[in-house]
Amino acid sequence: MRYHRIPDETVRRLPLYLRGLLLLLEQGQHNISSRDMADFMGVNAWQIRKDFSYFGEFGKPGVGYKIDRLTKEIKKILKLHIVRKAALVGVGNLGSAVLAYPGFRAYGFDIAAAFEVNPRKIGRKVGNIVVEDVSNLQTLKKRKIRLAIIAVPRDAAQCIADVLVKADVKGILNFSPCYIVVPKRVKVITIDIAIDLARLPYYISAC
Amino acid sequence: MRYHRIPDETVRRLPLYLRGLLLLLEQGQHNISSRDMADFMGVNAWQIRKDFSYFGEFGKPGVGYKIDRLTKEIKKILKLHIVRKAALVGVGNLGSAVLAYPGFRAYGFDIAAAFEVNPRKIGRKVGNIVVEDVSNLQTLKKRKIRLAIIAVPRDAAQCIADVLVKADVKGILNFSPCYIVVPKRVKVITIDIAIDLARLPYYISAC
DNA sequence: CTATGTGAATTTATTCACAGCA
DNA sequence: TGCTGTGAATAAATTCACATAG
Repeated sequence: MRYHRIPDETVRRLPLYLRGLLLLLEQGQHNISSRDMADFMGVNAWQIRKDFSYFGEFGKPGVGYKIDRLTKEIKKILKLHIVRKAALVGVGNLGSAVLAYPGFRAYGFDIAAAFEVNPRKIGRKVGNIVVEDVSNLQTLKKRKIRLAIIAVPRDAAQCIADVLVKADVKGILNFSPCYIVVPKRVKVITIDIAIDLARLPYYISAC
Repeated sequence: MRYHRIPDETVRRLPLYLRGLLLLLEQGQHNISSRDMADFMGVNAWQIRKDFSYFGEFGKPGVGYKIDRLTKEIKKILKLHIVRKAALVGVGNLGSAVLAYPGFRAYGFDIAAAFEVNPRKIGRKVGNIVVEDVSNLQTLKKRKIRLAIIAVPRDAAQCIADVLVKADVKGILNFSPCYIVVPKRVKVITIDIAIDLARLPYYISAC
């Protein structure tokens, strides 16, 4: 294996592989070939092998990959091998869905705090965390929470992002349907749950 | 303008442009240059111009783009110019968030039906629709609903997808965290609300 | 003089084809 | 023989640079 810059597209696919592998582990499987992974995850076999080739040699020719080994390697590459705390801002419909979603835990995230503006929601216990006032967001730095999930109405998103940046948050998962501006050192990933539906009609043959 | 195949990446960005333009309209703006769009939406100006160049000439040199004209054009390209019905399957946390989300309407979608397995939820009215039993999914064909949103637990997703395919659904927005297999004629877009958080730590500098 | 639209250059990503290992 | 790992070939997307239009 020689030096390689890792393509962004590869990084985008790694969590997908991880998700599939965790499911296979649950199902009691131990080994898998790139071909079978391909069928299971909807990615080409050669794409999978190429992606892995950027990091080292994980597989055995003639046999395939050991699922638990591969899982650990991918977690390490993605820096998911240690539990990371994350804060949720906005406990509305979408925010509540985030709190109830089992997936975050699977990738090593611990949603350790939740914030709201609505006074009627502040103080409520959701799962095992107590909803706090957004004015407490500044405490994130002290509490060493470096990741945040924004699930507030569109018009509040930029303002919340600004506060998060001040609180030294390094990464933001933004569910508000808008572009938010942050310093380059902060990484934002935006998910607009409606926007992907908007390209389905384009791909559907008979209008 | 000459013949061009439209890159998938361009199709992926079009809804993003549309979202921004709709927001600008709300704010009362009428004209915009590619440069200002770039700042507002987080995409390069030349990328925007290149993307539009695949479809025709929308702008005026020296002036920019008329926002309402551009909005209409993009809607037409994405086939969002007519209202499309969509069905929701699964009215749990995430499904409820989908029903409450204003974004779908903005892109011309009308979530016209919702389905559940849980008998306690069936018959309830959410907004202006009544939650139906999943066994009614077959009626989608008759009702001319061709798009569906899956928001059920992972282990039920493939099964629901199979039923949707039988009901002649053409496009599926899948919120379940798994790969689902459908015939080639059906387009699936999967959103796993946790999976994108999983690549944030990779991009964050100080571990 | 400003901002578009687009070929051409460059960069990035995918696919192929196969050497080599278990 | 079966499957990995990877250079080389191909394809796709981005970026540049500028002719051209208002």
